[in-house]
Amino acid sequence: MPGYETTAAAREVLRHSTAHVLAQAVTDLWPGARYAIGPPIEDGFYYDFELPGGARFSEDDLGRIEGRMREIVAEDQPFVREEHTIAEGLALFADQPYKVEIIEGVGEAAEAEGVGEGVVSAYRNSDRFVDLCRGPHVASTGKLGHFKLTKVAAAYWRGDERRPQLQRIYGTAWESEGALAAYLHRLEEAEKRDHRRLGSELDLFHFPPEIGGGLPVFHPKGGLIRKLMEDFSREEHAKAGYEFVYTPHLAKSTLFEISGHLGWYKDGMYPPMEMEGATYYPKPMNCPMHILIYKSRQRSYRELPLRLFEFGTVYRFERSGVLNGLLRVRGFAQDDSHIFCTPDQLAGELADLLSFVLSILRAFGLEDFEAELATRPEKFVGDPTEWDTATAALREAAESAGIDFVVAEGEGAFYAPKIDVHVKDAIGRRWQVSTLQVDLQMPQRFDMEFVGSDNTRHRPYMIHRALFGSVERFFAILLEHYAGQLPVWLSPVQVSVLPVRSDHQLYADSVASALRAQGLRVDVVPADEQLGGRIRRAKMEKVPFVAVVGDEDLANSTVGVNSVGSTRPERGVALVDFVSRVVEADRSHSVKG
RNA sequence: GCCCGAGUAGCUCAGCUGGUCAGAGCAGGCGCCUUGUAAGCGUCAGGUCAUCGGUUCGAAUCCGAUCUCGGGCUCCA
Repeated sequence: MPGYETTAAAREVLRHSTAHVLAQAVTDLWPGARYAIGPPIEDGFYYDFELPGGARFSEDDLGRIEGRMREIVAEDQPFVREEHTIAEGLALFADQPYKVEIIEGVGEAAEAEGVGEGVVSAYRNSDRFVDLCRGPHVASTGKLGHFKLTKVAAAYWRGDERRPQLQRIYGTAWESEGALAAYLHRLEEAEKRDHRRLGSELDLFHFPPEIGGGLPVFHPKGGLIRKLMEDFSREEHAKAGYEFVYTPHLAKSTLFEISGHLGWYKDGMYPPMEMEGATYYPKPMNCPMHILIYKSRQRSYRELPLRLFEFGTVYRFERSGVLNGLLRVRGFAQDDSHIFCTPDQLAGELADLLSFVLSILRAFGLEDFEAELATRPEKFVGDPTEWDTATAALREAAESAGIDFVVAEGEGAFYAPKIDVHVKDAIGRRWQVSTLQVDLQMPQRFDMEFVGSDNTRHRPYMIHRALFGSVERFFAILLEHYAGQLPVWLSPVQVSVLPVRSDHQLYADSVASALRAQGLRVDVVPADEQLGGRIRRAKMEKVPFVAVVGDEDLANSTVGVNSVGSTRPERGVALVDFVSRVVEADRSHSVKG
């Protein structure tokens, strides 16, 4: 049955089976080791262990373990299924407390469902090794073999910090050597487009230790890219009827008491500062301040919807271990907007908003979206009918935007249902970017109101949304998506003009002037080093257009063009044509030259 | 925060079974070369080997602590 092995289900089976082999190898090498769970995951599997005497794995152990695994594979041990009553299962795994806990859980579930005392299954490979498991498995260990252990880590039992910390080993497993090699190659490719690596290679940003973890500085080129992103965003927001506001980075504790952040978000906030008898906090969100702008005077229904926009820098305390380049930082700018509207404007506003969000993401070259509609969780505050109204409006927006969306039942924040927009990047990874929330709490907490056409006071609805999410994070996602080769409109240097010899310098300058006159960003690199070297440097700096000018070009008003995405350089391109070509690539947000 | 791993020149790394081990390439400065599509040649300068403490006659190398970074757990933009 050719091809069968490559289905997702088949891979899960072989990964899960490989995890069993890992557990057997570890229990062979560390007699008395306890094994907890070992599920298949995307691209591989892991298994959690507790080693005797609190021993820990180190990366050097992986080779030994892998060696023992290969012996087990060579022995071609069968996976034999056994079924046991709960009592038998507890006896069989009496010295495996984690298995005991799982079996007890199965027993309780069976009881709760009234299906008797319950049955557990186990798979036996040999007299020495049997593992509690639902199955299924491959027929025998000999069917496995295309695997590699990748890393060791600590993980808490059942993901709970208060429970014992276990030793986890990650691995990857595939149906063939070719598939394994392809996967390892993919990992290398992903590493090459790591935004942290590109950030230093392209001189875009860094994280000075003197400033502190998770607090980046943007260099001139990174700053230029960021400015281009922000300028574009501002223009589009202006067209879409947003108004720009600015708010400070600090506020008294009073504000966050009213907003409720000190109640439910304190762990995510920087510690307070005392000044003149008052307590100040760096803001973790911009919404309370935007609300104060709304509340600065009485509002009429005639001025709604009111759309306030700000690149607002917020500070959130993140535990040191979770920081991750620009993807996870402690201080970042949200492209934050709060829309205040009347109840009957809500649905229309959400629909417009979502299509606006998608149009901006598309302008950045992201095409593959998936939305997640997160609905009311079990623990929630507010009026259930308002929840229903808001959720229905979000659903309508998702439907009218015509994008794929899944409903994440009960996944909403406790104060708001939301739509999260995920994008898929060039190598298929999914990133959460935009979020749209209908806030059911803040308007009440701040006692917001507007005067309606009936001349009485009403409570406005409030939509909270971030489009990039965070500018820093979006910047990183773009860098990884494009592997550093940004579209022409976002490239810090769009054209590098290279005179072949010094006596072409004047002509090169005039080419640069012609381009700059169109608002393009151009460098001229003098002929102090050989042409090949300068071309190489421009290519490594990911400049989309390299224009070489020499004797022939000087004579004919042409340039030699070496552009990104084309396989061979062109000669004798008329300067006017070249200029309009670059202008077009810039205007159309094209990646290619 | 917890577990694992790593910190040697601006960058990438070698040296790391303790004794010419402070090195290479790139980048940078200076000089030469005047170049037609991804590295021209020469030369110079650069490091308290993350920090602090310990073991030793002797530490980049072994041990401990701290800091920073990376991979996980948890959480999220």
